[in-house]
Amino acid sequence: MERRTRVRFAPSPTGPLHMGGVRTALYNYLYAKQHGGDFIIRIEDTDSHRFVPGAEKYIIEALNWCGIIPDEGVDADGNVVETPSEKHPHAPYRQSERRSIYRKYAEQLVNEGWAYYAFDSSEELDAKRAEAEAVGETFIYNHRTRLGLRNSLSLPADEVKRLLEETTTWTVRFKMPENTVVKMDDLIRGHIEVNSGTLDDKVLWKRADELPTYHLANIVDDHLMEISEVIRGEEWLPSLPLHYMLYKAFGWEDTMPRFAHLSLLLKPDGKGKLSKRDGDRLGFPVFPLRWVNAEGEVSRGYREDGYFPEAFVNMLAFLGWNPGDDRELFTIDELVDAFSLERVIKSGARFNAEKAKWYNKEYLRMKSVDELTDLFIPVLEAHGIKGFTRDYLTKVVALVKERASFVEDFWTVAPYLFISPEQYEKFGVKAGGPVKPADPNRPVDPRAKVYDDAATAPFLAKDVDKFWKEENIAPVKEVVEFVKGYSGEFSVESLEPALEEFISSRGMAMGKVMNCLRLALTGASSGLGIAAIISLIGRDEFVSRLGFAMQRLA
RNA sequence: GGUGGGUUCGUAUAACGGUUAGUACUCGAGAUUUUCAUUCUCGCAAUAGGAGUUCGAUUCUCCUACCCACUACCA
Repeated sequence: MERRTRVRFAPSPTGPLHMGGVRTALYNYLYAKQHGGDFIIRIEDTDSHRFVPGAEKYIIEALNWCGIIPDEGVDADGNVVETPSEKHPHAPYRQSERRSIYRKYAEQLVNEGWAYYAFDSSEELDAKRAEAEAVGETFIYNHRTRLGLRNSLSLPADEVKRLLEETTTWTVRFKMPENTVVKMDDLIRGHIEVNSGTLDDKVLWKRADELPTYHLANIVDDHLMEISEVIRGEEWLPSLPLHYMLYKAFGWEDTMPRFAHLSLLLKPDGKGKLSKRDGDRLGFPVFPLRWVNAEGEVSRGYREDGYFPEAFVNMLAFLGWNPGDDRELFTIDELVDAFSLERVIKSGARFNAEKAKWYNKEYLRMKSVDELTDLFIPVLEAHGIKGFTRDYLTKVVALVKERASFVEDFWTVAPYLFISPEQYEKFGVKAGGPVKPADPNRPVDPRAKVYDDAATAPFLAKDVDKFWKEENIAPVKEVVEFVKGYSGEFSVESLEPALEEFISSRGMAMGKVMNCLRLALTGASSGLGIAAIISLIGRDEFVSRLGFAMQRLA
């Protein structure tokens, strides 16, 4: 009898969700959807000390942005469900709200001899660890040491009874067997065996805050929520024997979920796993969304950096998985069909920012000019540009689309389609004596923003001298007159051949004239085709810019 | 230190035990273009090391090295 596929993503709200966490959630989601099952979100907030306000909301918003929508655990408004209903039968989905259910399971284990009460204080245990460390050893709370510690195994029954009643700092610990070979199977890593003798007696429940630790809460909830597969990070592999033992202790072996442990995301360079610091150091986000911590420290996000969620998800899916052929572009729905745990890579995947950028470029190219125009408008407004018609913006987008990886690039690539170049001298005009100051009476495109401060002007010409040469000025003037009097349509199709014909018929050098013209027109030494620029900015602006350039650069 | 996991070009990865070890990103060269970008073509570049099993090993086994995780009343 096949049981229904039910998987969960169980984050701890201790901060923003790392992109590795998003990948874990994604693989869970893909697996669930492929098997026609349920994807559940459960909040594991059993550590009250590490709780970070806003983290839970961030996690859900991030997954939502990625298109990873839970079936259960979070409602349509993005709130973690607190009361059971037909759609959310296992509510609440926040472990802090489930605290009342765990104690009896912990006590069941004690009663059946699988666990015991421990009365050692944190200070006592810290002292033990320090003591052991001093002689080059590691203190482990296990079969070797537990009889020498203060617990219900070592203390007389009446003393145990007294401590249980009179103190509130005791815990329940799992009594890890001294010598049992735990045989485990991992969907990605295959068969693994560990001897329980090397493991320690993990705390399962804490009297102090009446909350379980991860291990107990996790096993109990996975059981109660009828989880069929547990897909989680590699950092949990060492706890798998404990979890197997717990299922055995509870007598839930027949419904125990199958496990799959995902490898970690590694730094692009150097050693170790990907951390927030790497992003800061190497200049890329490690979080899906921007995050500002309590100290006001900002971490950038893929969303705010201009990545499309489809690109981010596609890139993430391929960090540790591939379909087995050469295809690399998959929508999330296509991933659902193609995904398989069998093809998940065992080794850690090094994150590559260049590839992430490439993915975004590919997705940008797949989008329609219309859609991109919608996205471009707020970007332009952020740069103080408005008042252009949609028709104009659409033409710009169509023209610069091939040169962009991000919507932001539409602006960066050709700001001169929206503003007039002003400050050539900033870029090293030396020849021809002192540069004349800007003409305050110069007519400018009323739609355009004028940059008075050269430092903020977005033009980047580096080779002004190279193109703006005496011998090129005269031909340029001729071209200006030609355009002034051009009677054909102001379109690339019409202007381009006309310009070419005019220039070659006069025996001028195409390259020299065009580059010189571009400099005057855009303030930049490279960029879009001249005919395209003229057709967009129009005759008046063209004439105005050339006149200004002649005055400033002559 | 202990336990577990891992190791193919710089990166992500492909390869029933049999291939000139493939693909993508990056990088380099050339072509195209009025410049830049795009596009196209070509190129650089890898099985960690050592044993063993086998006619034959990237693939299976063992050893070594290196990397990672865990070793909390954190998840």
